[in-house]
Amino acid sequence: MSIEADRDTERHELARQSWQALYGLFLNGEGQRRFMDACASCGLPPGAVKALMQVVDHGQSSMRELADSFHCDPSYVTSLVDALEQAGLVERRLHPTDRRVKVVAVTPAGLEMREDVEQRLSEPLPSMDVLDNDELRLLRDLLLKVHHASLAAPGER
Amino acid sequence: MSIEADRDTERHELARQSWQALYGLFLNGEGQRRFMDACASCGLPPGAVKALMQVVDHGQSSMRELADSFHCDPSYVTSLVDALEQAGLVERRLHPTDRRVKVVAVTPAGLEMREDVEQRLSEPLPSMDVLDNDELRLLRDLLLKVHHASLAAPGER
DNA sequence: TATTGTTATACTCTATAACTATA
DNA sequence: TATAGTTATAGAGTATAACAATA
Repeated sequence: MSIEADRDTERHELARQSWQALYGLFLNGEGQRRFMDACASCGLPPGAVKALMQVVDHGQSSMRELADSFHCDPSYVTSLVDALEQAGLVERRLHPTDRRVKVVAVTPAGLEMREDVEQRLSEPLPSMDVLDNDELRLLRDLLLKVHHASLAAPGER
Repeated sequence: MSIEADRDTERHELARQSWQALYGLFLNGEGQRRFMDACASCGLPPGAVKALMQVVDHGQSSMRELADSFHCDPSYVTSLVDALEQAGLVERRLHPTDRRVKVVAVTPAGLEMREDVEQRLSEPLPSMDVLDNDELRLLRDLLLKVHHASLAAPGER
């Protein structure tokens, strides 16, 4: 019983330290800056870029679905989609059965822009040079495993 | 020569995929939400919380040092430190030799608050349950290695 | 009556410009 | 003259409230 409790404590401590190292790389760090730079070079506000990524990666969505996914107010989604539509990156279409709903769909230009953002974001952090190829492979596989689990978990995104 | 180029390509691709999995967990994800929640429960704006963390973790700093570290305008630092000082979490002190400079030092209450934030932030992502203890240890060590390298690198923070 | 989306409005966060004090 | 910090102000980003259209 005590051994089991110790094992739980150790496990939790390991998970905590891992998570700590993970967000330490992002909070106030290169990740944020990278994302902001990508937005600036698109000429789009960060929210709009996230919305574009959402629409491309999860397929066309209604305004409400976007608001729910972002945990934000619908009126804010209006302004984001306005910006994207004005830039020709998405279109508002009619929902086939419910005429209250507007469906946000990506355009070819939007797809291209999303690719462009991905290119910028995925350029690796220079500090990753301290890892050799085997370590990188290991890190990638571990993170992907967590990432996939987090995509599957409801509410965690 | 071709083999070397291939190795470089592979390496870069690995680094890219790793970085991608890393920021995928943060961008628009649990990390952001977690941080915002922590700020809300402190009753402080996000910028102020980051400033508090900086002052605690890097020792007392001048206003200018904070502005440089955040890549932001000094006037914004004024408002952040105002908020922290009003909450009794930091103090503005006189610089011993240069009377233009104000040194921002954490108070006992500030130290406690920073601990509190750390507790909330470091609570692991539930999806990390998909990893066993050995995998967690591996992940932690790899991320810490990168993290330390990134702290040492100038300009990367 | 409840829900989707928009408009009008206000509040928070962050930057720019002008200023004071010190070096 | 140049630098540290503040104030006043303006601009993004985001939310709240009231509203129109559809279900």
